[in-house]
Amino acid sequence: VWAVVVNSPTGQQTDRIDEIVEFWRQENPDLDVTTKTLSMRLRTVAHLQEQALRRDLAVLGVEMWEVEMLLALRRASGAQRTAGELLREARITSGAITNRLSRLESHGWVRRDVDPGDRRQVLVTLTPAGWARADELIAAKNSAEQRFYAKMPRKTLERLGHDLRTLLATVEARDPSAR
Amino acid sequence: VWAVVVNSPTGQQTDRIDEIVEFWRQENPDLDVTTKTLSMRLRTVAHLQEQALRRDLAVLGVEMWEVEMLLALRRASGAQRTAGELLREARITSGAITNRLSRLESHGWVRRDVDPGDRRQVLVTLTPAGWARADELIAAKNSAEQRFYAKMPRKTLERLGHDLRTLLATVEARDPSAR
DNA sequence: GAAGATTGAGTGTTCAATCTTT
DNA sequence: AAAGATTGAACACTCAATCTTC
Repeated sequence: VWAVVVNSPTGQQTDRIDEIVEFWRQENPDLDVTTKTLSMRLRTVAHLQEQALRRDLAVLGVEMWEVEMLLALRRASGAQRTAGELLREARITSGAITNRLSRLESHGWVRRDVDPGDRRQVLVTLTPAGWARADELIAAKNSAEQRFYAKMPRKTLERLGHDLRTLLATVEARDPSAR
Repeated sequence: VWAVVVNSPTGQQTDRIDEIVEFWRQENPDLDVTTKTLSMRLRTVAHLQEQALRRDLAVLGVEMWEVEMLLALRRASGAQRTAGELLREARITSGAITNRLSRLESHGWVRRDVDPGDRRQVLVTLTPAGWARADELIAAKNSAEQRFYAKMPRKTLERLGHDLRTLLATVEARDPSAR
């Protein structure tokens, strides 16, 4: 009974995820507890971050996909990129990028032009209104992120960022298509 | 020019995310680089993990939502939970849970019964076929997770899990609705 | 009235087929 | 033939309205 309360080596109390992993370990003693725990935690925390940002950005009447697109364009030189570049960075399909661009265009935030150099490609350009919208969104997103990570020790945030960078590099080295 | 190649305090090379954050820092010198970097890395790594698991599980003709549901039921005593419990654990809306259960039921993996104790509730029970399916899926998911984290130093995985647990606890303490 | 589940409308995604350009 | 973008069908989600039961 007591062991259930503090079985973490770090002295922290067990949480919901520890309990779930413990269930599967009892079913299968060979289970890699470290990997399973990390996998669940990563998914949960990412989900919570996504929800928190979405909630904070909702007051501006904006969806996450719109933020992703306008900021990707805002970073481009001349605020212009091809549709293909945008879909690869956002890791979505070509059908999805067509839909996103149509919606952004109908709001007047981007313009679509055929690339004169290669007429198969579409050049997407941020309009002045889209540029202003992007500046509004990056500011709101920055403060939403601040709120999400507030109260966390600085040191922990830095260590997390560092370890996730290592993980990212390792995964991308194994599977170049993940780039 | 040279500073772009190695500006990480850890001695690692800069990557795509470092470059993006550096762009925004130049636009706004007050930017909290630690937070922004972590936010982007967390989202990216979680996305890659999701894609990797989905790809590995696709050979069984299964979607992630199905794995999530069957494993949640498999853990329950008597392989039975109410629809409400399932939607809270999966963090989805009530409409979504109804649809998921209908699809699982049509495949013969779960059964739906009115709770005799409270006729507003629906009791969801894993069928024998659903139980077998769940056992197949947990095994496949475990090896997919192993593959995703292979090549990573054990020590780093443990530290990541520990730090993410701290983050999760902090977030949930601030916003109990995130539980 | 409140809680739990269902329904339907609206949104946004993937996938496969198609069209244009290279 | 291959590459880039578009189209439409299928899928799965959220949100708001509704129904039943407490």
